[in-house]
Amino acid sequence: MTRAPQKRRLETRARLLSVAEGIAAQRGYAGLRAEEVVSLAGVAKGTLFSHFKDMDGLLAVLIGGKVMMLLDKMEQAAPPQTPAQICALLNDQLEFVARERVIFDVLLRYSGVTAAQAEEVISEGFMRQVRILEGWIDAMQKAGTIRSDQPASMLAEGIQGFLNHVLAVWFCAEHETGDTPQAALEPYISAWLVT
Amino acid sequence: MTRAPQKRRLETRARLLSVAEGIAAQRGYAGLRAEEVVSLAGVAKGTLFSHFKDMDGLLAVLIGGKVMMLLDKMEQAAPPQTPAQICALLNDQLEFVARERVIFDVLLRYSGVTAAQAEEVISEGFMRQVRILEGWIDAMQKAGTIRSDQPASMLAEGIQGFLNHVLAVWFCAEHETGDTPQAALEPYISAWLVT
DNA sequence: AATATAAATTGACCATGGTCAATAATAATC
DNA sequence: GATTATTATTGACCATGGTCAATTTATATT
Repeated sequence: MTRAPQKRRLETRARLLSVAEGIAAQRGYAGLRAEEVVSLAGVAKGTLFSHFKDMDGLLAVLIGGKVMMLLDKMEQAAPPQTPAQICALLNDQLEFVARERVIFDVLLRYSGVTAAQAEEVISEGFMRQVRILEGWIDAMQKAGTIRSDQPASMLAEGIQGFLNHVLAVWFCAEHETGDTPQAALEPYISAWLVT
Repeated sequence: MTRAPQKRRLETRARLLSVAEGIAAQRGYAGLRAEEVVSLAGVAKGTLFSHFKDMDGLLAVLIGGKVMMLLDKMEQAAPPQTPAQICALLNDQLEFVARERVIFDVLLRYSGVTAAQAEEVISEGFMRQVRILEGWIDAMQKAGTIRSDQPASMLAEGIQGFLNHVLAVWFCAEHETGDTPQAALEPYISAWLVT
C-alpha cells in the first residue's frame, strides 16, 4: 500500500512547478533546462526526476494546467450555434498551442484517451474537451443546424483530428503561408458538420 | 556556388544509410544509436552529422524511402470507388506507421507542405500522397459516389488529418483498445465523404 | 608535377537528460 | 525517547546527441 505524500514532498513539487513556469513564461517551454530548474528550486537533479518521469512529464503538467484553464473558459462561454462559432471558441486554444511546437508535441504525445499515469493532466484535458465539443454538437444536432447522421461523439473526435491537422500543417509550413491555424480550421469544420 | 558532391561522399552516405537501415530492421528505428551507426559504417561521428542534420534527419531519409515505396504501390493499384476501398488502399501505410511511434513523430515533424531542405524526402512523400488522394477523390466525385460540395484537394487533406488522428489515438491509447487504426479510420472517411 | 583551393572526414570535446546507491528526513512502533 | 521502517532527497555518474577547429583527401590551376 502506498502512503500519501508528505508535506515536504508537496512543497518541493510546487516549487519545481512554479520555478519551471517562471522560466517557461520567459524563455518558452522549449527553453527549460533541468539544471536550471533544480538550481533555482534549490534541489538536486535527482529530485526533479523523482517527481516527474522526464522533462516531458514536467512539461505535460505545466501545459496541462494551461489547457485546463482554457477549457474552463470554453465551458463558461455561451454554446455555439454555427460551425463558425465553434471555431471562434477554439481560437484561444489554437493560439496557445500554435505558439510553440513543443506544446503541440507534448499534447499529442500525452493526449491519450485512457489515462495511464495519475499525473497525466493532459489525458484528462483531452477527454474533457471531447465532452465539451460533444455537448455543443449534440445541442446543435437537436437544433437541426448540423448533420445528424453521425453520433455527436464521432463528430467531436473528428474536430479534434482537424485541430491537430491544422496545427501540424502550421508547424510544418514554418509559418510561411499567411494562413493562421484559425483560418485554416474553419473550412474543415464547416465541411465536417454540414447537413 | 556549391559543387556537386564527390564520389567518396556519396559512398559514405550510402554506407551510413545502409548500416542504419540494417540496424533499424533489427531493432527498430528507435533503436538507432549514432555511435553504433558510425562504428559499423567505419566513419567518425562527425561525418554522420555532416551528412544529416541530426538523428531525426537520418530517420527522415530512411522512413521517407519506405513511404515512397508504399506510395508506389498505392499508385499502381486500381483506383478506389468507395470510401471503404480508400481505407483498404491506405492499409499498408497505416500499418507501417503504426509499427513505431517514432515513425509517426518523424512523419508529423517533417511532413511539411513546403519542402525547405532538399533532403526532405518526407515532404515530397506527403505532397505526393495528397496528389494521389486528390486524384482518387476527383474521379469519385465525377462518378457521383461521394460529395462534390468541397474541392477534391480539401477532402484529400482532410483524409490526411484523419489518418494522423487515428494514429495519434492509437499511440496514446497504448494499444489497449482492440481497435486497430485501420478499423478506426473507416468511419471517419465514410462520414467525411458522404454526399 | 608542384601548388593552391575546396571538399570531406576526424575525434576530442561539450551539453543535457536521466539513473541509482547512498544518505537524510520523517513517520510509525515499542 | 529510542528504535525501526518508510519516504524524500542527494549528487556523482553515465549515455547519447551534437559541435567544430584541425587534418586529410580530392580537384583545379600554373
